[in-house]
Amino acid sequence: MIKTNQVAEIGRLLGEPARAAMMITLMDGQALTASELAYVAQVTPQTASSHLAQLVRAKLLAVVKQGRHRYHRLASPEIAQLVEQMMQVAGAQISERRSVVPGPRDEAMRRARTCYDHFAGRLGVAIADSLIAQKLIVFEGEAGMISQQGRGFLQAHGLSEVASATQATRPQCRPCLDWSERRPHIAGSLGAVICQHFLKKNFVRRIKGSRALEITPPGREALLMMFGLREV
Amino acid sequence: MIKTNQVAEIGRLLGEPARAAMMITLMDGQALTASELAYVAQVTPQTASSHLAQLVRAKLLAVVKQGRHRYHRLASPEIAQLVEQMMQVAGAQISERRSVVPGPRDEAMRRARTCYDHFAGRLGVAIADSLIAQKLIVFEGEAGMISQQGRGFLQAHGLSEVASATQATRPQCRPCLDWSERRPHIAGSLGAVICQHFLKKNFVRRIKGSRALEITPPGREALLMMFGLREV
DNA sequence: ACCACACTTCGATGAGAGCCGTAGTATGCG
DNA sequence: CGCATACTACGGCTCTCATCGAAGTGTGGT
Repeated sequence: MIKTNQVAEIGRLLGEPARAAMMITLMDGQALTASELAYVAQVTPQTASSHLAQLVRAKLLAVVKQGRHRYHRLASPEIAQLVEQMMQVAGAQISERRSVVPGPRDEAMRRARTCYDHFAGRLGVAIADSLIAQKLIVFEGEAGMISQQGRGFLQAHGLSEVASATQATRPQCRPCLDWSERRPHIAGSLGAVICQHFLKKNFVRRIKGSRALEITPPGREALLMMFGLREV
Repeated sequence: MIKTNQVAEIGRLLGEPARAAMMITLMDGQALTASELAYVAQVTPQTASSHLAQLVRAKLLAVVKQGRHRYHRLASPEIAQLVEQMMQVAGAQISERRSVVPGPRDEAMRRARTCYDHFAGRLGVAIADSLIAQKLIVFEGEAGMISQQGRGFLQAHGLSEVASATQATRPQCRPCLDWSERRPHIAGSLGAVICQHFLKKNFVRRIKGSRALEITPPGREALLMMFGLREV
């Protein structure tokens, strides 16, 4: 099987601290420039450029050129899921040798963060639970589908585009195991649309230099209205 | 975040062709000796020993000593899922540059194989579909549960142990995206029990030197009886 | 007791790759 | 046009790590 070498190549690319740092930083779904990624990886721009070239060549990253900037982002949700899975495994290893003491920054991450293009943390899990409890989505085993009531709900909140737009290309929702909560939350096109909507409406705000999210006062109200969530 | 280095370490371990070959070989859930793994990785026993020590130290592999043999197996379903995800991504990369021409051996793999401790390939997907169509399992979003009818079904086929045994430790069934079919099949304790049962009853047989499975004549009958499957 | 086998440890070697300094290309700005 | 910025290309340095031979440990068989 030729597969072996391909797998090893993926592993090799993710097996370098600088590259791993870049990939993890990009897990929030944003596109960053080479300089920014050099900074987070703590290497010079030259070194970063070399790493990024490798990651792009292997199609782990996609790049768009804009003027004199080159914005890099994860190439696909599958890549994000792979990195998430690695964090999952890596987390399991360390939690065994020392009990985790979550700092204040970790606390923000645990409460709410982005996972590529959707919500994760307690926020993501709570929204997923609510969607299921309200029977707005139903799982037919392979992948979740939006129910009849779900369509009405989305339309009522100005999110109707999800029902038609990306229907064919991606499962509308798919469970994505949460790194901190160890429970699935909702990814797929539905998760992406909810996330985009909340960011656009300023219901949540990115915390600078982190994947963590801050929930704004209007955001709290929206969460209560839409999903009946009082505390996250 | 300390996570970065942990992730890179996992990547580094999987980023070596010999180690990747070992991990992929162990994806069928079997436990193999150091010599056997040295053979599949095409390295000397000394080199294999070094690799295996690293994988065990990182808890990617578990080892049991039996006489003068040391049997190695994947340490957890999470590890298997990680490797599966890597194969998924690796497969996507190659299928873009050249259209895959499945050989006869690949065909057997696509039809039926083990994925750690459960079935994958068309067989795995078909069983999953049948379980859902018969409403023997229901997804409550986070993880699948065996329904009332499901319990009856399992008991009728001498598989009652799953209902009680591993209930707490693992989700009873969880969707596991199939590498060849690109559709979820059923993992979790339910998937494991079905797989064990079919192997024990000789409904399926391992094809030597491969993860692929051969379905025996009594196996075909059982598939028809239990899941209404004529063709796989 | 002896030998065969499975596996590990140690040490030396060599290839590969990360790293950065220097230099070069492309874009934007005044 | 000149200058600053963002990024890339090249070359050499360094260091990690995979590899295997030789030797050692533990187990099983005769």
